Amino acid sequence: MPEIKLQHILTMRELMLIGAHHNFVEVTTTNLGRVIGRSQQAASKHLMELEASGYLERSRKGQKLVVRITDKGFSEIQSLFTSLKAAVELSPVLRFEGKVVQGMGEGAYYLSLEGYRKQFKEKLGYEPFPGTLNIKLTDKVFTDARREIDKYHSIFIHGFSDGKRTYGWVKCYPALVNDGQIAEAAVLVLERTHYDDSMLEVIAPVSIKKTVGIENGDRVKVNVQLMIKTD
Amino acid sequence: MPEIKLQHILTMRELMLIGAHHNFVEVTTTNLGRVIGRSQQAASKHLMELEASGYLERSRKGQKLVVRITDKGFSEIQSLFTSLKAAVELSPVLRFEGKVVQGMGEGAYYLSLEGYRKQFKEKLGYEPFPGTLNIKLTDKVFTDARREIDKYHSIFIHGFSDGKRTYGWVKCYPALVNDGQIAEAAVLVLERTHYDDSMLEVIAPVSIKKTVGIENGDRVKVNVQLMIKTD
DNA sequence: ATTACTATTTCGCGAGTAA
DNA sequence: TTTACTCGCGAAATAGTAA
Repeated sequence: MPEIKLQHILTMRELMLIGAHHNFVEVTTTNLGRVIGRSQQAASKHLMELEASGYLERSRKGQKLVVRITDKGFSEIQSLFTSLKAAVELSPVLRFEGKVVQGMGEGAYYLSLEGYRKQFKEKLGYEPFPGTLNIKLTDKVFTDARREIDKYHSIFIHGFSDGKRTYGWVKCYPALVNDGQIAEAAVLVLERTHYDDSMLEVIAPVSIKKTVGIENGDRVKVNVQLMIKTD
Repeated sequence: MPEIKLQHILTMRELMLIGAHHNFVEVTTTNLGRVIGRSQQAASKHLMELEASGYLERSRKGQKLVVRITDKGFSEIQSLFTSLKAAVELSPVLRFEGKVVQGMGEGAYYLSLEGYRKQFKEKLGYEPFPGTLNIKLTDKVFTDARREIDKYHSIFIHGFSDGKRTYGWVKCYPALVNDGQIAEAAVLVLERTHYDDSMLEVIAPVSIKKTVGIENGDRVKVNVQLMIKTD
């Protein structure tokens, strides 16, 4: 979530477009105001506020100003950009709704194996909380959707062997829990699953039950972000 | 420039993440308020305002709401996304400043040739206004930068022959004029140029002189958006 | 010309609450 | 439970202007 104030986005964008990230550039508040569609005074205030937040450096050069965007400021814009990217590129979505049920404890065991952990960290960007959320799908429309999921692109976790036995592959589908309460989660499809099409297994970097505040028996929503083929 | 109000972009983002672009989805304003970090009332107002602007469709389903983002709404977010993409990905920038001078009228003639026009339309996304802006670079720092431009990636317009004679290639470098006053322009580098390193030739879909309000002799700024190699 | 102060207005948000 | 109204506060914008 961006900490940057929304009204500063256009200002930051224009500054970046004229190269203010890597160098100091000369600006006038009158011109900046015009390109962001605000007054000269608003542009002036934006620059002062952005400086106060540590998003840019600003100093006088004669009567004009020179400014440079800091790395902190740049990464704010970048993170907003990334989240919009997800919104425009990761639709459509498969929607599920069901009841939280007790898992068999197997999920936690598997996820803790180094052979999986390393790949999760590398491919999902986080290490899953040890423990999966098991959801019993309650409605036909959801179990139907559950059978669709295989058709779409997934993040593939390879199986491996520890010498004694082999462990199957895992497909991960990035998902949201309860419309954004947890924005970084994944539905898992296991090669060797003990579950049926009415079950959904979900991981996240945090404990989903604690974060969302749910118990076994409660209803929960999961939106799977189906990835569009990138050409 | 997005017409959408900045305070609505988080709302639109969350709706898109739960699949509201292609389907109607059920939302409650309480939950939406939580995920956008605002109150239930604010979420409710956002949805009403977005509907009034034609960015989403909204109707009651019992006590709850179902909403769907319109194509108009989607393209608003997409265009904001695109402009941020330019800001985060197209840096660094080469900056020029110089004096508008009278061209020889050759530019307009060349650009009007079908062999060029078709390619401009296809590769730049617009047909150039018939007439180039010629800028005399005044400072050593700018003529030095002018010699750098060849090193960077450009949009390449192929030369062609009309049977009587051949016409050389043209390299286009997307640029801004006067810090965003014209956001869609391009610096041209011609295979057979009559100009030297102190000259810059710029095109845009509109008349630059009229749009910016400048005459021969006035000073003008051009920011060339150097494209980073995409891997 | 410029920035940025003060005053004023407009706008967005949350609280309280009706339906 | 829900949505969405009114009201009041504070944030953010513009206008006017000093320096």
